[in-house]
Amino acid sequence: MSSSNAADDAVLANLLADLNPNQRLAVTSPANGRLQIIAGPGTGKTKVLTSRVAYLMLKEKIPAHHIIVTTFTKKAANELTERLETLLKDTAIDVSKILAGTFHSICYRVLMIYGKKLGIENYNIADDRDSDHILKEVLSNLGGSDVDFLAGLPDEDTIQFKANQGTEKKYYGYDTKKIKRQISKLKSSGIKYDTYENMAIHNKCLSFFYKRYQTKLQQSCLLDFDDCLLYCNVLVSTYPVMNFVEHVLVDEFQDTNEIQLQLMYQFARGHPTNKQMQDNVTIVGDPDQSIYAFRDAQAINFEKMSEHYARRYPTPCNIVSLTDNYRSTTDILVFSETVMRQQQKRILKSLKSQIDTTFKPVYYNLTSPEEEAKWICYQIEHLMALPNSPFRFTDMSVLVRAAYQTRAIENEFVRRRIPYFMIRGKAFWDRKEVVAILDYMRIIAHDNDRVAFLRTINYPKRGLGEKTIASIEALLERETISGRESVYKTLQQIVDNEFKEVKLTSKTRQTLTSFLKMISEARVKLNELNIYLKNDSIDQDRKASDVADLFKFIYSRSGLEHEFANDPNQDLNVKEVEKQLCEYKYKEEELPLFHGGQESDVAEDSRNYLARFIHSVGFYETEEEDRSHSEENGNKKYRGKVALSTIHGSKGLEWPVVFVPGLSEGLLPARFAVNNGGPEAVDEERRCFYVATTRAKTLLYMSSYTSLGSGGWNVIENVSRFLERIRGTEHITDFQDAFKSWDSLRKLYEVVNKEVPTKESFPLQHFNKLYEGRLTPFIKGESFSINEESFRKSVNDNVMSGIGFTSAAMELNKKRRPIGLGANIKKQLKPSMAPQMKPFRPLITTPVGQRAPPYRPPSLKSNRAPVSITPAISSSNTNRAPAYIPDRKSSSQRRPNLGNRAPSTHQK
DNA sequence: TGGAGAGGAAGCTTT
DNA sequence: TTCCTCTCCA
Repeated sequence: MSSSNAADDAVLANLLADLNPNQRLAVTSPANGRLQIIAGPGTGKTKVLTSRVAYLMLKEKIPAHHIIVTTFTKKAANELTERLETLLKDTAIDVSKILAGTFHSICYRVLMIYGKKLGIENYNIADDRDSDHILKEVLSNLGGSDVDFLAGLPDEDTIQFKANQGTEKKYYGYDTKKIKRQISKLKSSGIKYDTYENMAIHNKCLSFFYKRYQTKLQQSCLLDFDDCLLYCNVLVSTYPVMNFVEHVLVDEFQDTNEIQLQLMYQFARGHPTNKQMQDNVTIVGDPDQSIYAFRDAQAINFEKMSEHYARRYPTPCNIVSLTDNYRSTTDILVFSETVMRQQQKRILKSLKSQIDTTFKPVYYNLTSPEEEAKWICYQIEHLMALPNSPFRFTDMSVLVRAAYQTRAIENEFVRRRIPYFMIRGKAFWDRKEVVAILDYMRIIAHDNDRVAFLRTINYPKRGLGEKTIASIEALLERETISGRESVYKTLQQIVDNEFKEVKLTSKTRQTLTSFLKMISEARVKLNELNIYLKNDSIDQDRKASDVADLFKFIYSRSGLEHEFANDPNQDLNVKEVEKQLCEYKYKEEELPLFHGGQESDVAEDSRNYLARFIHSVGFYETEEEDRSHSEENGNKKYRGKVALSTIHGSKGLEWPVVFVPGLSEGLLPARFAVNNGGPEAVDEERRCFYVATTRAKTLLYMSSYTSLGSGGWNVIENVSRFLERIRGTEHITDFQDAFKSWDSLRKLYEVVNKEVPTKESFPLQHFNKLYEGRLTPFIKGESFSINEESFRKSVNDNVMSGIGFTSAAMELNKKRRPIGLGANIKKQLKPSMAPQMKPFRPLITTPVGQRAPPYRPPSLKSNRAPVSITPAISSSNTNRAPAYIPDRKSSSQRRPNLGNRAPSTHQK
């Protein structure tokens, strides 16, 4: 046996020893076969998946580059490879060769290399804004006969695509979102427009728009997100370009849609002759956590997969269920399962908690989102007030159904200075300033990015009028169809007066000339960067400086620097893009040559530095603030931040303490699901709830509110149906049981591995009395404080002396600035708020008899919601962490105000 | 061309 | 309530 084999065996043995019997069964299932791993929450899914991949390489000797692993997000793919790298560091396996990524990124890679077989060459990705733009163009440019055609269609064909009201004038009353949704649905089912057109039953209106939209995308050399999957599927089912693949693993299988299922089959088809290397698939998922039906995910794929392979093989899919839960306590699991059992037609699950101690979930009903937010703060502050800090802020999260629900909570967190951050990585790449600089990078990287050209041509404002822009737009569309002429060149011709349709004033001509000059000069710089794509040995510092030079040129000459100069946050965010660009390392995105393939089949990657960078962020490489290291850096004072997230965003994560507010009819289940969705939509809402509650490890807090809303708005009448049969049962409690006795408190400390305080040092009974007694007055607006000082007032001084009493307030006061409120929080607050915020007082309470300082939710231009997503946490104390402050648009889209009003600024 | 003001709609999850 | 869109006017 060679030494490398011995090392492999040792690694494998270690790895298997670390698994429970069911996990081991799954991991060691034969490579040649079909395996479904049903992994409930907290059952070690990621561990099993990584171990499985390692097993396939170590034991079954499948080369890394013959394995595909699809994950739900890019982040998950990165985590997987990182874990594997650690796991396999002592072996000769090159983990980076594994084809790991989202379906979208893998498909785009395949199309880039083999797309020319379908005539797809040098295509770019159309992000949502691009595809919106294209569809709007389609609707704006309808000819007379088109309008007549549409007008002649029966109502039943058009009604579902019409805007509700009001927008009659625009787009002939059509709602582009509704059209896009349905087109996306067709694409997700693998239906191309020409197929749809010829289907016996089809909607003529949809068919019309689908064809127009697709034609336009093609003419613009663009693929939307769905196209990446759709055309890749066409490609791989027509040409055997992926026949080198020996095993396909799919994570989060419950969230795959039809086209992804088809892609899985195609990828797994495998070797042309060797049967051992065909149809080898491992999927991991949990039907109970399927919460992406709106993206056409279908949990039925589990059954479809079984049936598909049953037709081809005598032996059925091997199914292994993981039932040992290492995350949550029994009460949390029992509660979650009880909720899920309300769903008809579901395979019962019995997860077994591996944790001995358990505390009942806490539930409370309130009368407004603001009260609910206060209730959450109240609970957090009591947890933080326990001696010896069993919990840190970073151990807690608040999970909401809809992003806008975070508003009331954020407001209260700001007021009570509870540090928090939002989990929503995508937001950064959505910010106005980030999008703007990326658009400039796009027009420099590509000659032909019409949509980006149109967005940059008058942003920042250069004094071009609406009519001028419209005439340029029309001309560009005509001249650049199917890449006949480049956008850049056409613009040049417009400036040179070669088209009668566009008349420019001398001032406009001058403006456009310098716009084009900026592009051509930037391109000269860009070309010089291309040497850095191939040659690794080049001086990294020089590379960074050259890249930064190009970036600065673009930022300054585009006028964006001037545009964002007044807002330090915007400027900081742009600088973050610069940092990312400078640090960007090009990773070869090659695929192994397929059996029977020639080198000439493979397209060479001719993209320039900027283009590659832009594609790398195209599928949203999300950088999320790292919560795990908050106690490191030798600084125990910093206790991180409470995580605020949508339930969807929390998937795969866990916290010792989880809050799930908004358990009301209309919120969870969401109103749209109840009104238009039918029982299946409600089931999906219930699964959302399930995902949320099963994020909790030790303590679970849930709340609801019923409220008459304001002005008839957003009336919430009832507590969520999901709680109907659970309220008032022994499954839940209204106050935290862990505080009730010394015995339970001791268990709480033990479960989080902290030293139990002595009875003498902590007046538990008193604490408990205050905890129960002060809640109502606090929620109704009375002052409240929980700290050493207030305790002293009410109990014997001796008791309190010398103990490690802590509190949220004290914790915060150790730092002289608000943590996590966004670096520029003070700027965001109205002037009237500033004096309240500046001096850090020992109490995080409002003075008795006075209402909390008026915090008005930010309305952008000047003020922002303190969403702090800070990838660059300041490690030095000299600089503030650059805060990504989202722009108005993304924030407002995500957080419309629906009854979650800011606390009133007026006294009643 | 672009800012101010009026009027009306509104809600969700994301590659 | 908030925000977007449209219209009007400087």
